[in-house]
Amino acid sequence: MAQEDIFKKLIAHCKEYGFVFQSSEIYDGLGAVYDYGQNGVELKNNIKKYWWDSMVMLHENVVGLDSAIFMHPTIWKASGHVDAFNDPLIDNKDSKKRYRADVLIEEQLAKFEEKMNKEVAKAQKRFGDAFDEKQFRETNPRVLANQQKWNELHARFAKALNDNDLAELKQIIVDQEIACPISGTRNWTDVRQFNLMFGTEMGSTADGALKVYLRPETAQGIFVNYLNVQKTGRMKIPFGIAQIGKAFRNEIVARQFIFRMREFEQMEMQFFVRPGSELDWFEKWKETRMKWHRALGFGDDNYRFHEHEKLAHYANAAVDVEYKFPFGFKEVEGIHSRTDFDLSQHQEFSGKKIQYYDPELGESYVPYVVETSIGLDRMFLQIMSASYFEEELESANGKKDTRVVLKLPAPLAPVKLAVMPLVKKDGLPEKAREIIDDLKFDFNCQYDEKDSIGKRYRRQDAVGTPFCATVDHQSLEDQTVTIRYRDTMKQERVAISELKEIIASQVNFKALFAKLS
RNA sequence: GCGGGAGUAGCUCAGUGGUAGAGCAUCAGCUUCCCAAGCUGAGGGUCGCGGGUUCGAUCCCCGUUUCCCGCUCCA
Repeated sequence: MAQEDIFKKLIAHCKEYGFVFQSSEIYDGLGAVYDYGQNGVELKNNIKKYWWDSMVMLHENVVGLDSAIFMHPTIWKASGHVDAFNDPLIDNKDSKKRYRADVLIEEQLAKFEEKMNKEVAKAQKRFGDAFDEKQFRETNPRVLANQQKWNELHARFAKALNDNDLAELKQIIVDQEIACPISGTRNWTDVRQFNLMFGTEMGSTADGALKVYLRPETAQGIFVNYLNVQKTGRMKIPFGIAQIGKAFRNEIVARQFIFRMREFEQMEMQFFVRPGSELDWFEKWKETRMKWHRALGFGDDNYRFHEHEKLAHYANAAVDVEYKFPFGFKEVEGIHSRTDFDLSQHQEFSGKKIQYYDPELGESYVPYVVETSIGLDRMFLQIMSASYFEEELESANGKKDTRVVLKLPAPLAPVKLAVMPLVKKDGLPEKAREIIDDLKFDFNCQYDEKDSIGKRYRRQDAVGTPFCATVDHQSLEDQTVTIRYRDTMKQERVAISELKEIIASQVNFKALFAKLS
């Protein structure tokens, strides 16, 4: 089957079995926003637990944090998000290319400068050593003409930018007869503002309100709490702060199901280190994180590192962990060496000293940061993609059959155990309930008595339940049940009293964590 | 944002200018079965939404919204 078809089936499966629903579906939906259903929320919580415990429980120098979504607006100025996430964009209707309007105008300004410089260069050649550039620039009519154009355009451009006047920006592009470099035409759309940050107002009165943003990343909540955690937790460098939380980006194009959403959840850990040691830690965390992914057992070859060639303004090293999705290798996690950019920026913008006194060195410094940042929703999709199988089966009488099975790692499965009476009479349902009542404090259990036993097994396969226990007449006599395994479909008869231990040995995270060290 | 495709029952999809059907699923009853498809019955849709053409629109036209694909964008 084509990979794309599998992806489509996976999306349908997510809906049909209560993993993922589109937001506000009965109102036609809301673009690129999704809700997690009764099984999805369980899986998601289990993924969080796997990540959180592997960070906070297994590393004594990593602690947790849960910072608010709303933060002081200046934080986003300090982080660079206000500038970098705020672009006036314009499209050329013929070439279908999109440009930043401000960049187009700046290029036009550069053209005038170029013309002036050419005149200067020509004159310099002609006059040689006697050439007085300052005088030339002040007197040459061609240079003066261009300089005046430059001045006029620059003044107009600066005013438009300051006033955030998009119509004026468009008018400038029209007036300057700026053409698309690809199509060569001047057939432009209007200039539109694309701000990747969602904004709202805090405070009840309009004039006294503070413009606040929904955070576009969770990292800043960690940076601005660096001092609080370091001091109250008596943390010594190197140490890390982990956080799971929602982030929001008003994506221009948000697609591929839950791969790129407007509201999404991140699991981030910022690790603070001594300057100069950041690249060693970067390598160490690369390795640690890759192990974490591979421990799930979806095939080592399905993961790879993708080194960033173009680094963001804050980073001196960056790598993605990519997984082979049905639509190709895609980023699941990013590991970045963020230098001291963020803490220094906050130090500058807040006016508070954000430093660490290193007793070994006997000096204070702004720590460097190595970040691991994983998209929880992407991780969810990755696990669903990797777990979804359509198996061809042949039964004893030669009948062909297919089953859809989610081979989720047992610790992550939404339901751990389904208990079902073989038939719904003769006291079998009561016995099944009895077993659940005993085990429900340990595992998420489900009871099912509807339809044939085979059908019930398949229903559990579809949501990834690793174990089914079936109560039959023999159970009443000798206190045993048949346990049926999801992946192999094998069955064996075990004592009811053994169930707890059999399941516990498979569904706890210990086996996974053992692969991490 | 541009271009293309799609939207009919929970799911997969038929269908017709005269107000809708199948299979599966769901529910109830029968059957009592260890790998989905045995029998009987029931519920469920203002055919994405809005407007237009028409005596009449699920069907034709326009707009809009959502999803998919390509481009674009992407800390």
